[in-house]
Order: sequence, then structure tokens, then C-alpha cells
Amino acid sequence: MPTQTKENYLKAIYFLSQENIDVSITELSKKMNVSKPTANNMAKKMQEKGWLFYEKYKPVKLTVKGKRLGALIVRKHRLTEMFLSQVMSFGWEEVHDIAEEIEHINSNLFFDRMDEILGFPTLDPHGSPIPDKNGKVLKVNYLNLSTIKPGQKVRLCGLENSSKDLLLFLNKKKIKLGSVLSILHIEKFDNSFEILLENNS
Amino acid sequence: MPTQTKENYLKAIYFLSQENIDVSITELSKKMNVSKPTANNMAKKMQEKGWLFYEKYKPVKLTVKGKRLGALIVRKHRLTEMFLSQVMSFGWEEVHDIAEEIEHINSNLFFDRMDEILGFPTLDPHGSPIPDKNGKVLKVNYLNLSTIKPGQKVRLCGLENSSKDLLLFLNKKKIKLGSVLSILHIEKFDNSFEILLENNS
DNA sequence: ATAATAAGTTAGATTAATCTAACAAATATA
DNA sequence: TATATTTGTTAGATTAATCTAACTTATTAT
Repeated sequence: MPTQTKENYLKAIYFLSQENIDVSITELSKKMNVSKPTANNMAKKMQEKGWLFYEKYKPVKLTVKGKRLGALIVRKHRLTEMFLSQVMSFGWEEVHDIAEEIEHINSNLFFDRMDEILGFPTLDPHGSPIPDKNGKVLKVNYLNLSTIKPGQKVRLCGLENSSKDLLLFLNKKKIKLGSVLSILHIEKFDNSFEILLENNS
Repeated sequence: MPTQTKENYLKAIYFLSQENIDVSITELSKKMNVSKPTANNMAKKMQEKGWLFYEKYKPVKLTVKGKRLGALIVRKHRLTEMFLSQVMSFGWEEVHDIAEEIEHINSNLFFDRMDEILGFPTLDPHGSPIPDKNGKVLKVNYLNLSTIKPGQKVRLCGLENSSKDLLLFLNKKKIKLGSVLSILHIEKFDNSFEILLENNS
């Protein structure tokens, strides 16, 4: 059973692995807001636990076990976000911080009940996939907004970046998951969009 | 902000104070399942934080600040138990262990929303009072079952001991909070009761 | 290819929470 | 009251997670 701290490292490496190919010690230390020696040390410890591969001067990589553990923490996080949003009526901009704590709760009963109450959801309130109980993640393959051409009509299905600032901005513009947007035109100089938002309740 | 560990010490001392007059280091160490030096050390640390009075060779005592902190943790615990029971359909024998973890979550928003959803309850699923947001506890003054005489009819309003074994026993006997019991007679040799349970849905 | 910069590592220290062993103080008992 | 027992304290060690300073290895750029 990983400590809370190590769970956070697992999650950090899990996310970094999905973006970068290589997870360097420096990247990890930045993501975790710790010094490089701290990240280095932790990497060694986690190797001993069998959660990652670590070789001096090389990027780290999750083992199958580590990847599964990481995914299960993400599962708990996203299920929680969904529960906070659907059952407890929190806004999508409020759920992350609370889920960040609840994800470390150690009770399958608790998360299984959440899952059941929610009807076994596959996406969290920001459109990110919820890993299943074995840590398997459904790959979603949405078009990135940057690939859309003027005149096209699209439906918002997910966010790459769920920062509070972005979420508050989208709230202000009344844009939510499922909103249908027509791209009117794109400013050349900064790629900003002008869009038309279809009636959305 | 107390660490999770210190929150548990606060809670332990809070409960012991309600039973015993004196909270000795030995009592504390037993309650916390740690060695006496550990409890001793922690007592000193908590004194430095201003949460308790500590003098060598004397029992410890919570300061006003410490008592308030303790009560607020109990509040979070019992609100959570209530939420788990009412909103998530857990049995009263299941809620304690999960609440033991969730009580350490650091989000007033989260607990306030629970409180609101539950309609600002004053009692938890075992009939124990939920301290208010200032740490004030409504003193309930129920009769103890040991004071009841044969022939009397009583309503179960709370439990002094909410151990899982007792709760499972009560489940088996279909006894719950609110159940009305008639005491038929009491065995002299061990004070066991024979009761009649009124129809209770 | 060599120097400069970035990345990674070692060593040593700190804090929180814990332990055991040994000793001291307080309390209970004969 | 003297002794035995219980309770509390000190001292010193350990583990997890962190830091800074100093050093080494890799990478980049001239």
C-alpha cells in the first residue's frame, strides 16, 4: 500500500508518461514541486517497491504494477469528481481540489458505491476518461480544437487543461461539456477564435 | 493546521476527557496504540501548539483551542457518517471506518455541502450528537438502559458503544434507532434483558 | 572538440512520528 | 514506613519525506 506521498508521485509519473515520452528526474521534481534530490531519492524508493524502473542518469518509467496503481488513483480521483459534481452539485471548477484529497481514501467499498450511484460513468466532469477497476483506460480520440477550420461546427467533449481559470472562463461564456460551437473565424496573429454558441440548456 | 496524526490525538484526548476526568499519558498511549514515550512526546508538541496543557507527571488537558479543534474533527466524522448512511446507503456498522479517513479532509466547502444536503442534522447514525460549526455540542441526556426496570417501555435513541460487533448484533435482532422496546424481565445473574420489540418498519 | 550549461547524484541535515532500553517519580501495598 | 508496582520521562535510534551544498555526468553550443 503506497503512502499518500508516493501515491502522488505515482500519479505525477502516470500523467507525465502520457504526455512526454521520457520522464526525467527534473520533470518529476517540477511536477511534484520538490528538489531534484528529493525526486531522485523517491525514484529509488519506488523502484525498490517495484513500481518503476530506475537507472542512474536515465528517465524513469512505470512498471506494469506502477502503471496500474497510478491508474487506480486517477480512477478514484475522477470518480470522486463525478460524485462531487453529480451528487453534491459542485461546479466543475470546484471538484479538483477536493478530489485531490479524497483520492487517497482507502476503501474500495466507498468508491464502488460512488461508482454504482453514478451508474458506472466512463468520463469525469471535464470529459476525461475514468480508468476501470483494473486500471484500464478507454482511449478517447477527440479532435483538438486547434485542428478545426472556420465554418466547422463542433461539440465540446473534453478538456486537455482543466485549470480553474479556464473552467471559470468557460462558465462565464456559458460553455460546458456538450455545448455545440460554430467556429466563425480564427485570428491569424494569435489563433484566437470567434465562435457562435448554439442554444444549450 | 494539525497533521492527520495530531488530529487523531486531539480526537482521542477529546473522547477520553468526556469519560475519565483525567487523561493520563498511559491512557492516551493505550487509546492511540503507541508507546508511552510516543504519547509523552506528542503531548509536549501539542502543548507547544497551544492545544493542551501539559506538566510533567500530570494528566493532560485540552485548551479551549484544542477542545474546539477536537470537536470539529468529531463534527466532520459524524457528518460523514450521516452522509454515508443517508445519501450513500451504507449500514450504520459500515460508516465508522470510512469516516475515520474522510474526517481528515481539509475542505469546509465539502463538509458544509454535506451538512446542507442532510438538512443540518444534529445526530449521527448511532444517535451521537454532531458538534456545530463552532465545536459546541448539544448535550443529550438519555436514560441508560441499565437504569430501566422491567415492565417499562423505551425508545432507543442512541448507543454508548458503537462497535461493529454490537451494531451487527442489533442488525440481527432488527433493532435500530427509534425502535420501541418493552423490557419483559431482567436476569439477575448477568443483567441480560428479555425484551419485546414493537413493530418497527 | 572543448567549454558552458543542464541534469542527475551524493552527502549530510532536518522534522514528524515512531520505537526500545533504562531510569526516575508517584502511587499502592504489605 | 519501606518496598513493590505502576506511571512517566530521557536518551538514542529508525523511517519517510524533505532540504541545501557540493560534486559528477550528460548535453549543447560554439
